[in-house]
Amino acid sequence: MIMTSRPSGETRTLMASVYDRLRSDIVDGELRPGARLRFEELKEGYGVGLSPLREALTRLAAEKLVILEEHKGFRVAPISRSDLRDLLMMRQEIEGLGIRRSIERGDDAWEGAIVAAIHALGKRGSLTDDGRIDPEWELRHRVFHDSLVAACDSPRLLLFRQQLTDHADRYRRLSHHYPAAGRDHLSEHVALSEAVVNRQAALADELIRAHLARTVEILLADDDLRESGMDA
Amino acid sequence: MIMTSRPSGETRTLMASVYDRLRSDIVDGELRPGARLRFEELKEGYGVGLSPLREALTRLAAEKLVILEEHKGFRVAPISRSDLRDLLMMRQEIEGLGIRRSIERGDDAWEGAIVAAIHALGKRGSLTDDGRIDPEWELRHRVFHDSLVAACDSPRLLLFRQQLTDHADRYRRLSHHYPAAGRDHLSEHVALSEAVVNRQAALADELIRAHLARTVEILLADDDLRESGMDA
DNA sequence: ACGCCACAAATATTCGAAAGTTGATCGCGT
DNA sequence: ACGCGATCAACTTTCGAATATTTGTGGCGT
Repeated sequence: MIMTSRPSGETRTLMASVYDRLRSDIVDGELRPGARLRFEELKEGYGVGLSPLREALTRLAAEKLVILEEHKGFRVAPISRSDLRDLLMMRQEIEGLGIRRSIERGDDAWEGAIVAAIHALGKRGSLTDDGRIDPEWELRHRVFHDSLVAACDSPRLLLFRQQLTDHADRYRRLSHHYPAAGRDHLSEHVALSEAVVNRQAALADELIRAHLARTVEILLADDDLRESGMDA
Repeated sequence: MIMTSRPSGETRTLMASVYDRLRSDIVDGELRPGARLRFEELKEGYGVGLSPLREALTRLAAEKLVILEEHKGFRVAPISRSDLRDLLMMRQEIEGLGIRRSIERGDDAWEGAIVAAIHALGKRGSLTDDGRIDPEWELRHRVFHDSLVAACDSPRLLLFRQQLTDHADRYRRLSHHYPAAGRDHLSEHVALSEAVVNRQAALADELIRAHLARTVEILLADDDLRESGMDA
């Protein structure tokens, strides 16, 4: 007998699965920034009732991926240059902190996972033949960055980091520079992994900050994102 | 005509008000850590239907003040020594960052608000005659700490900070050392305010970290919080 | 033409009932 | 006595209808 996802007889709640789908659709840019989220349409589109939809949206509102205006409903969170700059700043702080703490605490297995992750990342180009981002590369990219902070031993830091990453991914995917923003600067990643594995905390901190800043610089260049609903 | 709270004809949603009440009851320790939150009791206690309750709890779950186990319902988030240490670490980082950024950006009005806040704080003792914490002192204490980071110019930082403060307040109020934890170390606050107003970033950072650590040390001393459901 | 009120349509919010899941208890077989 | 499965009670989750609020529209007076 095939157990698709969950090991035991556990069943997923409708709210959890519609939450995942909504989050993906927002982060992938399927649902545009600022778009109204009407319940009639959502019921239609996701095939569920009001209750799970409202709960999922409430949760997304707490993460600021959607905003709730009382009695006026939910809308996809707008984007703006100032928000992107704020996001970058917090990412630099949180990622930097996570890496520094991991360097302090990480054991051999942690180092090994980083080495494995950078190796896997190097084996795969970021773009497919038709110039789109390769999903497998994206997965490996995420696994690599996760591995850097995996030993930080702070549930709160990882939670905040996850939320910031969701927001950053959304900005990246909304950009028409997306392939360039997901650029295959393998050398950056290699340098970062080496600094971390060699426990050079100050260097690693500097490298991750620059790495995060580079992408945002591309996104902020000229009037990119303007047509995606960028505010200020 | 008297407009109690909202300026225009806006009405509050039931979900928003029950969210506020639940949050207060959890942070104040009225609802004990680990306690199950059954809908029948909540409906009874708060006088609302299922929908607003579920939404409010979903929102609180996103902030980790309650936890949701699928098909088993909501429970008040448990507390633990390791969680408290994690909370302290993140508070030190976020508060420190907020203060350093405010020192960089703050203008004269920001400085003035700090001076006013520390003055008001010094005018009032923290304890009432019967040895309980004075609510007015608590308000001034919060206003003072808010004033320190008010110029940081980062919505995300302030949001994270707010969530961390909620958690910290809960630990403090659950302790039977609560009056001591809310101790009236006016000198600490004065030194902090002076460092900030004098734009001594490194010193202010050091002082806020020590200030936050001191309370947690009191809470972690001996087996305080044990009877409030402390785990590890 | 413009503002303003009243009304109507669209939409969000809330309730109460129906459906589904868990976990506890009881009885059976070994 | 012990495990194992069936049955039941307690509870959560979900739906569809009812209620309340906002928003758009048309008519009236100035």
